[in-house]
Amino acid sequence: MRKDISEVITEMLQESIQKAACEKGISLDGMPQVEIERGRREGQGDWASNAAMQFSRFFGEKPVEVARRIVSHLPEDPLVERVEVAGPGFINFFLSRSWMTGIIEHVLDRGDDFGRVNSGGGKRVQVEFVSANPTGPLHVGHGRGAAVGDICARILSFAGWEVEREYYINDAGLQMELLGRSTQSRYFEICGRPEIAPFPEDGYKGGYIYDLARDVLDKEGERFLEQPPEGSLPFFTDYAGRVILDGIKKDLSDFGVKFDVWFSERSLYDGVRVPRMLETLKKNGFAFDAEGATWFKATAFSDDKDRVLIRSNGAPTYFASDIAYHKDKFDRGFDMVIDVWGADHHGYIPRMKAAVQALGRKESDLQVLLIQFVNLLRGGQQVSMSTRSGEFVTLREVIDEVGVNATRYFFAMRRSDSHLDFDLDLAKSASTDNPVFYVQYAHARIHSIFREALARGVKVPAINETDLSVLVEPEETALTRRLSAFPEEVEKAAADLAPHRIVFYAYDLAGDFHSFYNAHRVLGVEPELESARLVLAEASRIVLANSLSLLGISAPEQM
RNA sequence: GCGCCCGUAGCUCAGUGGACAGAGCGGCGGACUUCGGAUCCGUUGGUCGCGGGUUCAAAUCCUGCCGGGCGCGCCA
Repeated sequence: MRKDISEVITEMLQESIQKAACEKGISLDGMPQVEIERGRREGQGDWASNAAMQFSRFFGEKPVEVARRIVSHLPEDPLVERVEVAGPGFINFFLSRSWMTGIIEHVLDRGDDFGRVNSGGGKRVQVEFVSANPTGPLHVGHGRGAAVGDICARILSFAGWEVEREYYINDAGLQMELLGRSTQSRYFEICGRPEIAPFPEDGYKGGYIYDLARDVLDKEGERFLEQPPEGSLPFFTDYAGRVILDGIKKDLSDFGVKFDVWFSERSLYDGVRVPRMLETLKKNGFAFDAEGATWFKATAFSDDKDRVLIRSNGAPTYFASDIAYHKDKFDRGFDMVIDVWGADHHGYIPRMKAAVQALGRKESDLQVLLIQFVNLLRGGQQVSMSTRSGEFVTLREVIDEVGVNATRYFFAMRRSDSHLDFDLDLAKSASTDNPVFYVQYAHARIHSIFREALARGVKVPAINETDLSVLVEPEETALTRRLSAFPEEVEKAAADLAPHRIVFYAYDLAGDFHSFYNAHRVLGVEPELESARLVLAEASRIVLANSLSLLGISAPEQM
């Protein structure tokens, strides 16, 4: 493949800066890296560099003068039409038409793979997300984590990482016992003997607990009435956990989210993993005994206090099992591990990062992505939710109401660390305001053009039979530029773990296409132009489809 | 009390070192009787919470306030 245009320009700049420095007898030691960015608006070129401003200090000249000096040393290049110095000293590069048309050829050539980059370099990354306790159905907050985690995984994969998705099942501990007791209590209640097992304080009050209890009664009859409740508790806990987890798996699968590994917390308490983890920490000098407990020396890193690993009663803390879990992740050979957490867990980050370092890994080998709360709106009013009372809107309800595509889009449309207003009415409306339809419509519209073309006996021509240089209108140029930016967007979205970037990109691309479509006709113009526009439409279709695919949203041929 | 996040147009939000701060919605005014008007075009609208500092350049970095959210357990 030919060299990327941004590299070409960067190298041109580096060389001419060197020559300019040489001319003035200046050493380039300690000078900043040359960087370029896209021109932000009309008249600022396709690419722009701020090098002259950065180097002005070293040259002892005003930025504008340095810019002129650098430009005077720039070599000619067929891809660059002209270079301008503008504003406070920007060097703006205007690319030639041959580059613009080259991009369209490139898109058609790579098809489904256009936008695929290799910033991951084949390294292995694990994305662990959702990981909700199997004590109740997934609610909308989990849904946002599911969408963001899944889309991140898709983006990373497209960016050259080898990705594995994992769900950590918190199936040990008090919460599960509470689930069992709640179900058991409802069972006895239905049997008319509530006094045998009173409903636990802080038990799970949702209606689904009654459903579980009724299922048990249907399948097992009243046989549990004859034994002490402590004896049947494991059955209830096990049964409820299993059924709920199956429901969670079904919800996620229907939401388009597939996991490679379902990792059970219980498997960590095999009598080996936690002690081994402690050994490692002690060997590295980060675990010590005090006050009858075993502690982790978190303050050796950036945490503000040391943390208990083994309580004075001998039981490991949740944190201890979590360290063992992360050790296990790294032992499995991942180069990077991403945890997707609810934003209310942010206080947990310093100790987990500390633990990762104590295990001998770099702090950056663990990335934590925080997901802020979702605020559901219906009729402009906030839908009130409370987990305690069991009144919460489930992911299933939202999917059923607004559909998978709109749900995914809305969950991913904001930075994940900012609060999200999810307008249910807007999400399901087939209206002009709904951004999901806006993007999908652009894709369907292109297919519609192709259908009409076929009816007229016209086909999308082969790229090598098409002269793309007839595409000179501003809307055509803007659209082509947008297409060319897709690989960079993928790279940035992967680097920042920022799905919303792809959402914005897809929306902007759809907008560029709609503008083009309204300003110019594709069919029925002179044959040469018609061919070129059909090719441009096909390139747009490909990139829209690739963007939507990263979001896990369908790209319909008609709506 | 300490720590983290947030504060950008009437509303919902992009933009985290660059050129006159952007988009959608809302408001106002328009669009080819041929490819899908679920579209497009124009216009309205901002002391980027406030004050200091660093820089050639600050919404962006540092610092002090103000306002909102969250977290500070031998819970999970």
